[in-house]
Amino acid sequence: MIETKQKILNTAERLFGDQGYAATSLRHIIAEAGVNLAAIHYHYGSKEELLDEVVMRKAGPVNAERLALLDRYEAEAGSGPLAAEKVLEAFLAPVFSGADRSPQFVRLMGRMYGEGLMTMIVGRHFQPVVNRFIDAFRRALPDLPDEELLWRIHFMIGTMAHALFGPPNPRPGAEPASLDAQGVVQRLVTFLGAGFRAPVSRAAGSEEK
Amino acid sequence: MIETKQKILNTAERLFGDQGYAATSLRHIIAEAGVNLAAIHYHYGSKEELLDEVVMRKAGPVNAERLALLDRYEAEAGSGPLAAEKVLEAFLAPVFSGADRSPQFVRLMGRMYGEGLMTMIVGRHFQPVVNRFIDAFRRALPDLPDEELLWRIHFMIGTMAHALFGPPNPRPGAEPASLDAQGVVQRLVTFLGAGFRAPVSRAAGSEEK
DNA sequence: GTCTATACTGAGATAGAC
DNA sequence: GTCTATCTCAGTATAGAC
Repeated sequence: MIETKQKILNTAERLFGDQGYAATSLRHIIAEAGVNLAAIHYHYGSKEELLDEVVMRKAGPVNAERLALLDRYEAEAGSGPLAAEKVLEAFLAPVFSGADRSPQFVRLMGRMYGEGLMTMIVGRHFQPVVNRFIDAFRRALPDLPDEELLWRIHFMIGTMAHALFGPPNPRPGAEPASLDAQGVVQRLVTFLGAGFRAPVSRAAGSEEK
Repeated sequence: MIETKQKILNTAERLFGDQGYAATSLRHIIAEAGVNLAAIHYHYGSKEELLDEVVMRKAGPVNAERLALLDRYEAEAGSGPLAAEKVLEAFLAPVFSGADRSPQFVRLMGRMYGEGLMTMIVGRHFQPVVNRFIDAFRRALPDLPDEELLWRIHFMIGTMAHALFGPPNPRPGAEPASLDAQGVVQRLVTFLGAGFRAPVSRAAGSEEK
């Protein structure tokens, strides 16, 4: 069938989100999808490339909404400066609550981050968007040295990724789901906004800058 | 030999730090250590328990120094309140620069976090220390609601863990090493200190956009 | 108590027939 | 395009030699 490729993708998305990437074997996917093992390699090449497709299909709308929000906020600000908090909100809100308001994306991203696949995913699917936001932060915080700005964006991504994991102090084995998206984004924007606005401390490194 | 157990541990520590946990097969370890495959399971039970031992040996001194620093800062503060930045410093500095000033620990932790093993490791080896620091933060920020405090500690751990990865914007494939420990800790304390001190935003939980 | 040799199960990947 | 069969490598388990 022609839909073999789609059935694989849909089943993989569900199982990756439910059980994680490593815990989901290709043999499990083909059993649920009712296709042959070799079909995965024929259509996608490898397990990792299959994950790539799953992520891309979900990340596309999220990144589109991020850029749309950023454009909207910049338009609303007119010629004036855009608050760092608005840049943060444009970056964070679509991840937690945006796009098709699907908690599956949060679950999947949380899983991927928990399995150490986030670096790969960010590099492949999010880097252009991140670069666009680096510019926005630069304009929002013109007094911040560029090296410090990049570090703080680095910190922000770590915070966001960890927040995808779930609420604080979940008992081991708890499900990393059921986040109150609005509340988390609000907390993140407040916390990170203050961090971004913090004055640079003296002697933040022995190397020249 | 009697040192079989130690040779396994030392070799595992080196290879886990160099290549990561998943990428290091037990057969690779035994080849370099010059021991038999079954010796690992005899002495350690499983690959995961071997990792546990490796982490414990490294984490012990770090956690001890964290608590010692916290005690020292609290003693220096006398009866007065301890600044949140000092609590942060006691928590962060030993991870990046402390203990035996070994960059191997940073590398190993960065690797473990990158592979999604940090949750397990934190739960097993760091939870008591984290609980002690929760109390310290509570005293440093008595006006912060407890739920918000726990979220912010959650954020902090995510930021720290991500910072273990390395500097911002490393090209894919770059080594997550060679951090300027002092500079990173300084940047983290400044950034996170401001975040912890941020006033709680109203309606952090029920609004709709 | 320690260690070795070997076998077992399940994983991802691949070649080639249809 | 699809499927069967097979390959390599992983972690694990066990029987038995010192």
